[in-house]
Order: sequence, then structure tokens, then C-alpha cells
Amino acid sequence: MIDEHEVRDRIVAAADALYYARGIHEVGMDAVRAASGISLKRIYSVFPSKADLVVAVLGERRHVWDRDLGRSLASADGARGRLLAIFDFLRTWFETDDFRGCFFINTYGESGATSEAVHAVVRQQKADFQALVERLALEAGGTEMLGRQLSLLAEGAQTSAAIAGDPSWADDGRAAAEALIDLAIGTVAAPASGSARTHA
Amino acid sequence: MIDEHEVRDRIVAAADALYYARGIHEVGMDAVRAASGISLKRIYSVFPSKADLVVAVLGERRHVWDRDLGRSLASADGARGRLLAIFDFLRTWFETDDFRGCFFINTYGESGATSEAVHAVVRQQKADFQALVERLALEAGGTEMLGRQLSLLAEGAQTSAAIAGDPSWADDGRAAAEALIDLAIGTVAAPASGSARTHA
DNA sequence: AACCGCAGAGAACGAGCGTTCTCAGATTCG
DNA sequence: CGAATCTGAGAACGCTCGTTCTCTGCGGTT
Repeated sequence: MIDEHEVRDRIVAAADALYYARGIHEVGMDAVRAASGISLKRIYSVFPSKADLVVAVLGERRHVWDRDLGRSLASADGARGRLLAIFDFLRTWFETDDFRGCFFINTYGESGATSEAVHAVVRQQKADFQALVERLALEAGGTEMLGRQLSLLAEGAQTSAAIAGDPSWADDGRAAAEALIDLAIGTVAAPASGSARTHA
Repeated sequence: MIDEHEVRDRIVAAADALYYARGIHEVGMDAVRAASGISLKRIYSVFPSKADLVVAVLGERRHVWDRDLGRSLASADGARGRLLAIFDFLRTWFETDDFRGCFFINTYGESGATSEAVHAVVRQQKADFQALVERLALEAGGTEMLGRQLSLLAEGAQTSAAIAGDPSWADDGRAAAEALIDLAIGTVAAPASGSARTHA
């Protein structure tokens, strides 16, 4: 167990599971030590502080999210299919036993206000996801705004499913996405409301 | 300052502001004491524990949300107008200086996992909002599903606007809502006389 | 005036946290 | 073989927090 890389992975994996299940501030470094089997001294030699470990966990979550979502998108046909596959991906995620909402959103609620480093990672993850959806929306023949609208649906589905404990919110998101996509790319005649904005 | 009721209000108001700005676990009882000007002894005579205070703050947030949203809806015309007014309401809220997302969602991320009482209040608030939107959707001539879809947009707008620090997500939500509503109730060419269902 | 009771201010307490230190045992190298 | 170095386990430290306790002084009643 001298392998620096594996030690790091085990610490992050243990912390990730604990943080996601209980919330970051509810999990002490000693719990990470117990779950990972790595001594405190070694943990601190890899991550100088808990904040560094938190950032590493967020990074790992990002990586896993990108990889898993990417796989789901890769097995879908066409840009429209990939957009809808996002919601299928969410649905299967929501159905997992330990689903407790989006780790990034939860972490923002917990420490976004006080830790700028954490807030930055969360903001970046959300921005990247939105950019991905916008790109797919353009590929599907829609506008950037369509992408933003679909992002909202995906975001809302995550918090709604988490709080209500009901995975079916992914289906509502999917249905709404389908309607918006078809409306935008002209499968259905669109009411030309366009930029009518009564606000401000 | 013997008025039990005013004392309670001042404690809750001080705690609410601090909790929302910094997160609950970042705010100690002593900070609530300093901000409210009420002694610790008195605070504990009204709220036997911090958890009780947290629940009271959540209740007050709920009350304020219901009242303010209700006012916005009351000044809108028709069910369709009231549905869209939700997003105008969100937009003005997002623009306030101290906006830091939905207190309920943030609180869920922070203590929903460990405190069942907190989780219950959060779940109830979201369920009630969803029920309201569903009711409006039915009044507008749409389905329950339309209501659920619009809920997702509102929910997503709150987290997206908070994390990105960008109030304009409310506008994307509004535009998507408009499209979904019109698609659902088929007003593409229908005149305003379609209000066979009247409710003034 | 004398007593009683209560309220305010904040010190005190026990627990838990992040972080550091100690120490015993293993390992390595001359 | 022996000495120097490293490592793991966990005790220890300093701090903060939620909660309780103590002490001091004021107000009301007779």
C-alpha cells in the first residue's frame, strides 16, 4: 500500500460516499480515515486540509458524471435523441438507492456561501453542463435558448426528485423537453411568440 | 420588551437573515443572540434547541414566500397570466442583492440528510408549490403534467440563477413555460375568448 | 425597608471538529 | 548487527459550538 495513486483514490472514494450520504460538514476526517483505512497522517500528507479533500471529491464527481453521461449520450441516435437521453440518464440515476440529489447543488447549499473555491467548482460544473446541452440543442437544429430551457428542466428534475424522493420527475422533464425540442426545430407549428417579454 | 410575540419574531428574523446568508451550520446561537439583541437564556426559553429555531425559520420563510407569491399572482390576469407571473416573481427575487437561491433547497443540501424534521418541512413546501402550479395549469386548460413541467422550470431556475449568479434564468424559464402552456392549451390561433372557464 | 423572584449577561461545560504530535515498531542501509 | 529513518495508530491540542449555570441587579409585594 505504498502506491500514492491508489491511496489517493481510496481516500477520495471513501470521502465521496460519506459526503454525499451525510453532507460534508457532518463527516469528520476520522470517519474518512475509518472508511478508507488510511491513517490520518497519510491523508494529510496527500490533502493538506479538508477543503482540499472536498475539492478533490468534487473533481472526482465531475469526472464520473462526465464519463457516465457521455456513455449514455454515445448510445443515443442523433442530437435530438441525445438531448432526450439526458433525461433517461437522470431517470436511472434517480432510481439508485442512495440517490440524494445533485452533489454539486447540495454542496453549494452547504458551503457555497462561505468557500469560494467550492463555489467555483460547482459553478464550473453547471456551466459546462449547460454548454453541453446548448451544443446539442444547436446540433439538433434549435437555438441556444432551447439548450438553456432544457438545462432548467434537467436541473429542476434533480432537486425535485431528490426532495420528493420520486424518480418520475425525470419523465416530466423528458416530456417537456420533447415538446420544446419539437416546437423549436419545427416538427410542430410554433406560435411565433418569439422575444415577447413583458417583464422589465 | 416583555412581549413574547415580538421577542419570537425578532429571534426568527435575525436567524433567518443569518442562516440564509451564511448557511445554518455556519451560524452559532451566539450570532443569533448578537443580531437579535435577545439573551441566550431568553432564546432558549422560546426555542428549546437550535433545531426548533431552524424549523421556525423555515416556517417563516414559507409564510413570506406564500404571501409574496400570492400577491404577484393576484395582480395577474387569468390562469395563464398567473402561471407566467410565477417567473416574473422569480426574476425580481433573483435580482435582489442578497439572493442566494432557494432557502429550502439549500437547507435540504445542508441538513436534509440528517434531520428528518427539516426534510419534512422542505418536502412539504415543495409539494405545496407543485400543487399550486398544477392547480393553475388545470385552470388554464392544461393537464397536471403541464403543471409538473412548469414546476421543474421554476425549480431549475432557482438553482441555476443562484449558482451562476445570473437572474436571467428566470426569463428562459418563462419562455419555456409560455411555449409549453400554449402548446398544451392550443392557443396558437385561439382568441382570448377561450376563457370558458372563468375565475376572476 | 425587606424579601422574593426573575431576567440579562456572559462564563462554564462537555462534545466534536480539524489538525498536529508522540511513540512504538518496522525497514533500510552501512 | 546496529543506527537512522519512516510509518501507522491514535492520543493530544486548540477551537468552536450547543447548551446550561452562576451571579448580579432590578421590580414588585407587604
